Amino acid sequence: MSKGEETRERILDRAFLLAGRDGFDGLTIGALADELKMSKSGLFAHFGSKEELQVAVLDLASSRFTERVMIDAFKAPRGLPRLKRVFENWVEWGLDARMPGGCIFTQAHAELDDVDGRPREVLAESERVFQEALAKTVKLAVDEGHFKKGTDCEQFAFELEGIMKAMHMFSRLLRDRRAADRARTAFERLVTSHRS
Amino acid sequence: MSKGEETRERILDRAFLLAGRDGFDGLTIGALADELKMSKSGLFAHFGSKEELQVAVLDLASSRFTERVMIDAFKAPRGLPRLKRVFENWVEWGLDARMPGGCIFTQAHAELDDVDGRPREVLAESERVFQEALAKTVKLAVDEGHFKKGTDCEQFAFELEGIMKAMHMFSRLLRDRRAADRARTAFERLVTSHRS
DNA sequence: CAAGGATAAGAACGACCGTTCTAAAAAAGC
DNA sequence: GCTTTTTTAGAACGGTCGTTCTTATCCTTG
Repeated sequence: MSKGEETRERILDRAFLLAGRDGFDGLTIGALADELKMSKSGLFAHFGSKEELQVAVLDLASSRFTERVMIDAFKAPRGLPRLKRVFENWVEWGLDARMPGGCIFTQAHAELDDVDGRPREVLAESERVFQEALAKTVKLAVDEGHFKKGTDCEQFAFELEGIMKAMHMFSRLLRDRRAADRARTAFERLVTSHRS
Repeated sequence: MSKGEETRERILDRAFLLAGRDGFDGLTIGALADELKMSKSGLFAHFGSKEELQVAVLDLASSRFTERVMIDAFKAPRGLPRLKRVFENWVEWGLDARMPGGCIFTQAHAELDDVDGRPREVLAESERVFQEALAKTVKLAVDEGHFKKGTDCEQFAFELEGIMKAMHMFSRLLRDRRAADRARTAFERLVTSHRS
């Protein structure tokens, strides 16, 4: 790995944290450069524009999320066990103390949903892919006979998304430590009502 | 109403829209003044600080939400009918085309949850009050015999919050027109699973 | 209608924004 | 080890930010 790529990764690693806490607009080149003890222009040269930096952070976030939540869940047998694993990984991701702003996607969703441009497109696409993967995971649970036939898998994924968003709000805004338990309870109810 | 109060309301009315679309940080005094054809300083004088302006917008948002979603629902008989009315009002609020950024609270929740200060406190407090009101509405449905005894009303409110947040994301980020139906389906399932 | 207070405008402030340009330093390839 | 390319720094740009201060205008009240 060249020196440039190495630096770029170091920048993105920090940018990932800053964006989660301060938002993608609040993520400023100057502040980021200060934290990394670099010059603004030196840092800037790695991306060419702020929008490019935002996209790079989104890509990093996607790959980390996919790795830690989805890929890991493939270790569990398909069907309900894998779905449960996805859910638990997701909860862990959302509460991960190493991410000072909580789930970076929750931040991004609210911030970028009205702003046309590449960051919005990239985010929306990754969310679509994720929703499909979620629905497919549910579908496997149907195929394995864990869930009722006729289960609306996309609807299931929609509701999962809601549970996580609620958890995030309770945990971050209200600082309610029962947030994770609430999420688990909701998940259990969701699973139970689709069991065959 | 004095001239000053009148102007203040005109400012807040516009600020409410801008904050929902561009965020509470993206809501800038200059842009707001331009839209209203006022000078920055003239507008600024009404609030004294940007933080104060943000708080005023949050207060306005709370009172509008309370009026349109909660107060209106009191026209329906207590119990399940009222809960349904709350839900439908909430959906309508979340999709209201007059608010160009969608639900202003969804924006605020993500943006302010990590920023210490009065806006955060005001927002969190109003959210707590709202959650209590929601839980109480559910409680009445239990008392009326519509829901099972032992229903966890706060848990119910938590899940409602999640449904709305998911709807917001599907509607705004993914531009999925089935978002409202997905939310209604989720609500029906939630209601059904607690029916006595 | 006049006086006095409320309301608005205008110019200026230091700070920071993203971005550009030029040069120096560091790394890579031969 | 020298040359070429990649990587970084530094200064400067026009622009916008929230905020302050002074001045003018409008509204209200007597």
